[in-house]
Amino acid sequence: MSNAFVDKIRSYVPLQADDAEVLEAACANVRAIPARYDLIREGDKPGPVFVMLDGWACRYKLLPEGGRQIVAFLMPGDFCDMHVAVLDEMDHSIATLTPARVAMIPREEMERLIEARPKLTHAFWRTQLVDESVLRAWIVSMGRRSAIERVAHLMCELFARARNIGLVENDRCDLPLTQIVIADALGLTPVHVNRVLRKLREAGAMDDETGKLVITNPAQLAFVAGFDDNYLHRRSRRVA
Amino acid sequence: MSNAFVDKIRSYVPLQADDAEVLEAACANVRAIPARYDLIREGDKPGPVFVMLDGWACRYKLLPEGGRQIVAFLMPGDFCDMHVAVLDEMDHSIATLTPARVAMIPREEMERLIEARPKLTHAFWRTQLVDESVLRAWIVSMGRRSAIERVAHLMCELFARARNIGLVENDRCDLPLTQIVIADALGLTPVHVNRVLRKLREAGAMDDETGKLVITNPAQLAFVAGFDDNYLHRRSRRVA
DNA sequence: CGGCCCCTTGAGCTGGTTCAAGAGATGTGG
DNA sequence: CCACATCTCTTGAACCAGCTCAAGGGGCCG
Repeated sequence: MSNAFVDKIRSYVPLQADDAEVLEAACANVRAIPARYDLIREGDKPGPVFVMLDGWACRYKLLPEGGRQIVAFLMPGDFCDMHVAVLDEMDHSIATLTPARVAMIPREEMERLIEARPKLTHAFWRTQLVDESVLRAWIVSMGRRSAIERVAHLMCELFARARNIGLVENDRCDLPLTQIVIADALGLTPVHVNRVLRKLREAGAMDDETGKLVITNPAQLAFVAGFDDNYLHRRSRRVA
Repeated sequence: MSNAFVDKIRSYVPLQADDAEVLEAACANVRAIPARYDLIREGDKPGPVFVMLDGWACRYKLLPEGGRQIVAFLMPGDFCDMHVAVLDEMDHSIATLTPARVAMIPREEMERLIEARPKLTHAFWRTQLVDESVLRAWIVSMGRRSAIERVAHLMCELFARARNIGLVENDRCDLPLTQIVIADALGLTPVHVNRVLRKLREAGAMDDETGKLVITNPAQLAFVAGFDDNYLHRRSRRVA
């Protein structure tokens, strides 16, 4: 069975066989996690590093008044928390959105990898920088785009990322997101997300089966969103 | 003369004398830059790495329709663009807000540092992670906070960061920001920023001399914003 | 001195929110 | 296997935070 994490790292930096093996070995300890389960909570101290192997999750912060702001979506291959390995404590929480398989890499092993494998370290750093780039793009969306543009832009981002990891077939992509989750990610109300999605559905860009969203026309979404994928930094992607 | 960058790195990781010297030496090439000058533009290919030694700058992105979204403020000690050293091209631009002194570290020298000085690399990585943390906090602001809370929260962040680098005296802090810059950072209009600042002024939290903003009551700002500084990760800060 | 920013304030408008209510789904326990 | 609770989706109607448009004033620089 292929390892989404190893595949992702490999797409960032060409790996020698032994690097790949070491990385694979580090992912030996896999846990199955149910949906809507907190992997880490804000304030937690360093523990093992988590890596998504399967399923979706999100980073989020809770506000004192009870609101939730999602600040990132995690897909197979994504790191959960280099942060906590390097910083003092988590400044946000991470929860699964779907049932998930998560590799738990002991902190010491991660440190050993970083110490001994400069190629890997470099790749980790790059993933970090790309994550940061995505955060900047979110800020642009929230600051300067209308609700429909924001939704469309998020869909474009998720579509592009899903495609990179082989989750797109025939230009169609299923997203395991509720309207509430989208609202929490974009700073909108669920009610308004509902109205916006209706528009996108009427425009033929998306479809909507129970429990999941389906992107049916990514080109049109990109048009609505004014989407430019340069920030995902996939141009120099290794081709197999 | 002290070097803001070395001081910052030192506050993240205790440096041996030789690490500090090497870092200092890397900053030998300093350029004076006028205000409102683009240090790097979106799409630029890797060049030297810039470090702010003095003055303020901001990262920003332009939208097709002409709008601008500022996605970060840079103060003395901050890296400008590890990004471009590690990724393929810049996904945003950086411009000075004030006249600035900027150290230009040749890319090869930076790579040598990273190669040869694990302590420094670790510190660089940490600064990266803190930057990311700040981006997440911005997303929370833009998604879930009212205009006045957003302004107050930004002021709190800048105040805390300014204090960390010794720019605060008597609980007062000058910020070289126009209302237009604040609007571009928070996704508001300049008109509305003006009204919000009036409120904060009337509440005694800020003052407002021509050409600069002055924070006069950080505690009250923190109260308005619901500010919690944990995301700046300064708890474990080295003392002296 | 003239031009260009930036700041300020007013008045009306609107995109998105809030509140409310109902209809499917899904899950759960008896 | 049904009854009930819970959650998400949907739609309508009223409201409001922040926007747009407009106009005037002050400081700085060439």
